Amino acid sequence: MSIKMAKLQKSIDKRNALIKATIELVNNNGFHATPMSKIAKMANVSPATIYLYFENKQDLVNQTYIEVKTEYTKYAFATYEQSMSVEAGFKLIWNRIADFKLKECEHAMFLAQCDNSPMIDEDSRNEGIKHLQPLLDLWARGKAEGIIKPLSDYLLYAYAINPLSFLMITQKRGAFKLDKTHLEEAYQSAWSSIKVCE
Amino acid sequence: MSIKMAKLQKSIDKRNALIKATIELVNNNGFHATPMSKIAKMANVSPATIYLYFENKQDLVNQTYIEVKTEYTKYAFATYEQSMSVEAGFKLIWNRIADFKLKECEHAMFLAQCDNSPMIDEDSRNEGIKHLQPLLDLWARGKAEGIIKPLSDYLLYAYAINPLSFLMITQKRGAFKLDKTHLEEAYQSAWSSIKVCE
DNA sequence: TATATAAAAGTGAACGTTCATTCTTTTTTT
DNA sequence: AAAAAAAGAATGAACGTTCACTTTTATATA
Repeated sequence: MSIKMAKLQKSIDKRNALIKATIELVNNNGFHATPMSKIAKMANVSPATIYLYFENKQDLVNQTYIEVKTEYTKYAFATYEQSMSVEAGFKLIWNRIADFKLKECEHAMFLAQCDNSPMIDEDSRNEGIKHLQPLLDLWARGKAEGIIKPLSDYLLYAYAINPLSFLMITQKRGAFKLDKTHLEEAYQSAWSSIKVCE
Repeated sequence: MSIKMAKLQKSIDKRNALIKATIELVNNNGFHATPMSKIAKMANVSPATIYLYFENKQDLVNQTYIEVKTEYTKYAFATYEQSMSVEAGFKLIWNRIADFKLKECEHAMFLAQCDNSPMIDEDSRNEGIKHLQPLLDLWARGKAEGIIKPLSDYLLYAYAINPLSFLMITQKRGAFKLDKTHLEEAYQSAWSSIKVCE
């Protein structure tokens, strides 16, 4: 048993190393400018070994996307509970997302690049969208309670969440620094744009 | 003279055809999955001819980016005048941008993909940013008049303009339809998030 | 427990293909 | 006729993937 565990552990390490290398290289060079040979080298593995874990290059990047997206949404909703008020829930989730995008910047950039290019299969993309359900449910509740504007989820997402991606990427390019004050301001803008005005 | 004009005209036509083909193919397949041979074929030109107009593939995509970005900002500011009030000016520019993103969807998608991947040289990216100056000036005026929140331009852009990219891409993927009502709502959200509350 | 055998994991080199770019030739323009 | 523009074929490099082989691990047998 413990022997089998050790063996399995080893394999997962290699898979993780491959996914990590994929994220880093795709971030810096883009999908098609990232050869399998480089991914293998960075993961300290033979190119052929990649094909023991993934069907092909497309499968590797699809799986990487879903893995990172899952990690992202898990983090976003980790401390959220349905018993919270709409405003408190939204503030919490928003801050967790902001937190993730700043702390796990590399992962967030990878997601952004995938979301804005034809790099990912549509199936994998749809798979990734599902994970946002708790936020959509929260918004539905907010609309029912008359706290959140009765807009389509796409509009709410565009104004409440997506701007964080832009800010994170812009900051990563060195244009400016996102500090605590900026984040508080950003949250106020986000909330202003989706809350019902009194 | 008229012959020379005709000749020059012909050349520009070829250049335009190449840029048009680049946009379409890169939109559908991504930069590195778009071979020069296909660009040539779509533009009805020999692969070798591309190199009469562009140094290499990178130069082709850089020039395409700058050309589209210029067209975009020209459209955005075409009817704007400095004599307008801040609110009227912003509303006008915002609507022109929305208009462009919906009407020239292919071009807007190309810009979005460039802006979110390492496909474009940093120099070309910076070149593209400059064109937004009139909007930044408007915001500066708005802040001075106490109409617009005293936020960094990056924050204002993230909440007022960037969401349109997300909406355009999402609509293009067929997730929903951006009609007049949606656009009016989107504008209200944009304005809510950057205006000073009374 | 020690050894033999089978299976699984891992590898480096090689293959066939594709690609950006260049070379040589042909066509068009002046 | 000279020069410029365009074409198509050619080239060398790079890539994703596969292949034949080795090493490691697990299982069975004695």
